[in-house]
Amino acid sequence: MRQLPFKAERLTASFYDRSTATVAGELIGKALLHHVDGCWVGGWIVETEAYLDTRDPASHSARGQTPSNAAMFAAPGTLYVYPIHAKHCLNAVTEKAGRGAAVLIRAIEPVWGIDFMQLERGYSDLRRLTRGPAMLCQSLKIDREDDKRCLVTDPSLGIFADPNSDPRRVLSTKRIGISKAVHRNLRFIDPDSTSTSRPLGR
DNA sequence: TAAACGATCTGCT
DNA sequence: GCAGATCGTTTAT
Repeated sequence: MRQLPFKAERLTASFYDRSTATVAGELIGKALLHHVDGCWVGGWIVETEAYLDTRDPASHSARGQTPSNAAMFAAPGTLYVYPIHAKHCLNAVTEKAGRGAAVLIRAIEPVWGIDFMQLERGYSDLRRLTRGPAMLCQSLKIDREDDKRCLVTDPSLGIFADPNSDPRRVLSTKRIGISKAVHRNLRFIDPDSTSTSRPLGR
């Protein structure tokens, strides 16, 4: 384990092995960190979405396991990175292996390695770094090569809790950008953050 | 092998 | 705020 930028406790497999909506809500305020090119890059998670098992029509697992979504069916705490619209989005697998459930991380507040993110993204404006799932992936330099990495044991990648940080408010809204099962409130945001992709959804 | 479809982003207005 | 770009994956011929 590399030296972290602050005193932190890594989330363990038992954190991810719970109801996906619960995990999605509790990920708000946790730190997503990736060690690249000799430094930690990441920030506080402020927006997530729950994608449930194969019965959730909006989930990539809805049509069963395929070569490209296999990571979704792996152990809880596995990283699932999928390509979309010529970009990438990242998820943390939840529940028991084989369920096909995961939490999409949609936005973080950029905190560590901001200059690295600015280089990767080609923008200096903090608001254009991590305010959306594909932007966030590019800032953290995570792509399809990182699919199936383990957030629980990988020394260079993980999600961490800061025991000294103040708890955040969490609001749930409808999920964004999907056409099926749109009515369900499975998107979770920190309403006090300015780094969410769309403050109140829609 | 062709065609359609996204859990999106950017640039321009 | 909106139209257009973009490309891997899936589904249909």
